[in-house]
Amino acid sequence: MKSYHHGNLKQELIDCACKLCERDGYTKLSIRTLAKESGVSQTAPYRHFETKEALYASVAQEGFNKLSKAIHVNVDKKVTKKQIVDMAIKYIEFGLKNANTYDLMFGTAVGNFAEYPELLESANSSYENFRSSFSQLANDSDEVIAFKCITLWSMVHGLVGILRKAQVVADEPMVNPEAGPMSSAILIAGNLEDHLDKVISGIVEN
Amino acid sequence: MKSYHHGNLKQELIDCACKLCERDGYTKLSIRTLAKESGVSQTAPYRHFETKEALYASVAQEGFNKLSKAIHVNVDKKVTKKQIVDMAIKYIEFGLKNANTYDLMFGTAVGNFAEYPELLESANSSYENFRSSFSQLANDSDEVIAFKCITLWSMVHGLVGILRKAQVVADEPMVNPEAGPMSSAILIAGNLEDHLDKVISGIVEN
DNA sequence: TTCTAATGTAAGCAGTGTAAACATTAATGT
DNA sequence: ACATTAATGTTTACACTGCTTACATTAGAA
Repeated sequence: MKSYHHGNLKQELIDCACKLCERDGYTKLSIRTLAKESGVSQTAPYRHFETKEALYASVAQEGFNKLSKAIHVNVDKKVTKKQIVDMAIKYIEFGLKNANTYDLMFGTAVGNFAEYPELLESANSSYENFRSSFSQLANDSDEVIAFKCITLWSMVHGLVGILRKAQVVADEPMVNPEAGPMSSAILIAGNLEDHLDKVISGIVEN
Repeated sequence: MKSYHHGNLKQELIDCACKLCERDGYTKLSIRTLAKESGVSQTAPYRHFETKEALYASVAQEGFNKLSKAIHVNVDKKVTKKQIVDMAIKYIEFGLKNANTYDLMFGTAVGNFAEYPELLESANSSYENFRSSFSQLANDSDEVIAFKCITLWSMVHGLVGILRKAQVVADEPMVNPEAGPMSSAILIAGNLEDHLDKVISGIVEN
């Protein structure tokens, strides 16, 4: 005997949306199927999310929270370069393994984070983790750190995008680099650690 | 007196789609309005594009062609570092000014370029332009060049994404860097040339 | 000139986001 | 304890979408 009120609908919708978005891509998600999945009428979700974009914002927010966990490093002891390299690897792995969620976090499906304060908070918090860890590597001014930090972040963020495209472009991902010039990016995928070590060295000592 | 056959529908659809995609974002584009815009029945476009994705592919292809033109450098004389910096700036400007088209080119709206050979051709050609220009800067092996090239491309590609997010996150884009840590990216937007000069130096001399 | 393939139209299906009006129930103030 | 209100759910419906099927017109090859 189920009651008229669900009791925990909002969270269940978010959880379900996270799963479906990651599995099928966010464009495939419909509010109606989401409602059906939770055993609720097709307009019930609108009591918790004004628009579909607001739902996306919640999924994106979860994404940033997971990203923060994935790239977290212990900052009690002095941070080493290897730790930063690891962090970069973890970031890239997150972007590749959670590609559809990553789209929601960094794409245009959610237009303006400022309209979703909790999302903005989570996003900024992810970056702040990144920045504060990185800042312990070198004794630079805040401004120089911001510079280096954006450089590195841009690179790993860009790599996620390029690697994904390369994998899609190549007929035999990770196997046939002759599929086209674009897919030469996958060459470095096998040497990710070396690649990042070089690049990060270049950024830090500069 | 207009004839039953349009005569040049395919190209007109592409042109119109390019405009509308860039103006409103590709998600807002509907085949029906596109058809209406061209004064043709709502199913006519399906004679030229099997699916909406195929139409997106054509828009993306145009995007890559425009990108190639935007970042083109004269390779008759020896290529200088300044030219590569310029190229990077042009790339980033293209990504920021044609943000919606850029989404189509590097996002997931077109799933697999291999299904659209002309798009694949244009995309690879863009990258090949980039690579062959860059390769004239240093005397490296093909493999090292591929490495450096992907590094740089990842960075400019990543910067486009980060700068866009930063601008959206910040309340007063380009003015108020205190809007949140994430928006510190906009700090470098004003110093783009310096920034890129440093980074490219770091990549080339390594 | 005839035939065929290319290109257009009309009608309609199944699915979408979301608005409006109404139903049920949990929470609250007296 | 009870009445009222706010939160949360349902029903119905609108305007719109991508795309399919069946049919109409016409340009170009035989």
